[in-house]
Amino acid sequence: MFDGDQGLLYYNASKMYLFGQSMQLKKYTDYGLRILMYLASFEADENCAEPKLATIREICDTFGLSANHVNKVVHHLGRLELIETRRGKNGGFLLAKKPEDISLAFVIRQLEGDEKWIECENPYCVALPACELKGIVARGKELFYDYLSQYSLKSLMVKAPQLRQIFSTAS
Amino acid sequence: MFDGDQGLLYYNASKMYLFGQSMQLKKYTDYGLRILMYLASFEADENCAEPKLATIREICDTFGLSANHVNKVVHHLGRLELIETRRGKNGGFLLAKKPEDISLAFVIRQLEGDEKWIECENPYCVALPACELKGIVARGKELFYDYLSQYSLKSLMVKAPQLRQIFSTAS
DNA sequence: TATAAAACGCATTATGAATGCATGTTTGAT
DNA sequence: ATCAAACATGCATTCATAATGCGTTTTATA
Ligand code: SF4
Ligand code: SF4
Repeated sequence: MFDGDQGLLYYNASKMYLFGQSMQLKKYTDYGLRILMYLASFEADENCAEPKLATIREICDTFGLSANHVNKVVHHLGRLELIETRRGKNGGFLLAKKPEDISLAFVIRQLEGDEKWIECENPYCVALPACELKGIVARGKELFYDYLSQYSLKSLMVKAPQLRQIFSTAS
Repeated sequence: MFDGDQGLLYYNASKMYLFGQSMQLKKYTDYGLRILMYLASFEADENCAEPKLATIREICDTFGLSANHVNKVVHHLGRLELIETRRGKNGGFLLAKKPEDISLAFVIRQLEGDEKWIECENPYCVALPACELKGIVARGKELFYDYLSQYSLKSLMVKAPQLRQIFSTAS
């Protein structure tokens, strides 16, 4: 009998055909958000006359990530003008905007990419001319982003001190 | 300069590092919906004293899909008790419920799998204890499904005659 | 000038969806 | 009884792409 469990296609007691991860944000996107949170948490610090620059190495040490992947995300964030990057010795990067001006919807849409959540044309689906589904899903996607647009990087800073402590103690 | 285009990480004129497909529903899920639409479109037909059974071969011919993948989806739909499958000669499958009783939210959630849209624990993210993001994304996901729950398979049948014609003429 | 940092490009790996294939099982028709 | 047509099952393989790794180049500063 079907037990309603998720992620389980075949029920055959011993041998279970396990299912994938459903739709999910890319790590790439989450890494970008972590970087922004990292920067914001320290900026929210007391009197920062000199906002210390963060470096890729720092991020990687803190979160245990691959330097190269982070490298790309940082570069991307820089091109989006969400952070300012500085090359050369003592370089690094810092927020280019105030946290309240960095919309989560924008960040996620940009880092994740903005493709349709359902692909109808490659390969071509014969139902396309009379299909209501694609429109429904597309509107659902937009609702998701509309919801996200209520939040900003500042919304992620409600526990800024705790975050700052975690970040500074994590190896 | 950053041109705001999607899917384009490196702008370097000639050599562009192209980006993936963002978050997307699996083909598996869409195939399931196509199958349901196929069944519903013919059920919506005139006086069907005998609701003709559809077969996997039929679906594959119509949509140009792999028999094996469809096989699995049909099986899954059967276990979800959305369709009734009949083995043996002259077998096939048909809707087990009325289209208006088949919620798109349910179908998509089940076929797609119901994992979190953001993975925080594997590997473990140090920010987790103080992170607001995961909750925001989780609520966004639920909003998406809440929205989908407004619709049923019947909602996809507003152009049933056109669908039926497409399906019966598509090789 | 040496060094530390990001920028850039490309190669490789890891993961999982998508697909292929072979066999088993059920059921109606002959 | 037998056959053939359909779904059920299990596993192997392919393919796409995210994720990662590595090396070089550029920039800035001490
Ligand atoms: S069924 Fe509708 S949504 Fe799915 S691929 Fe075909 S046209 Fe697109
Ligand atoms: S940053 Fe927040 S959402 Fe992203 S992985 Fe860490 S805990 Fe989860």
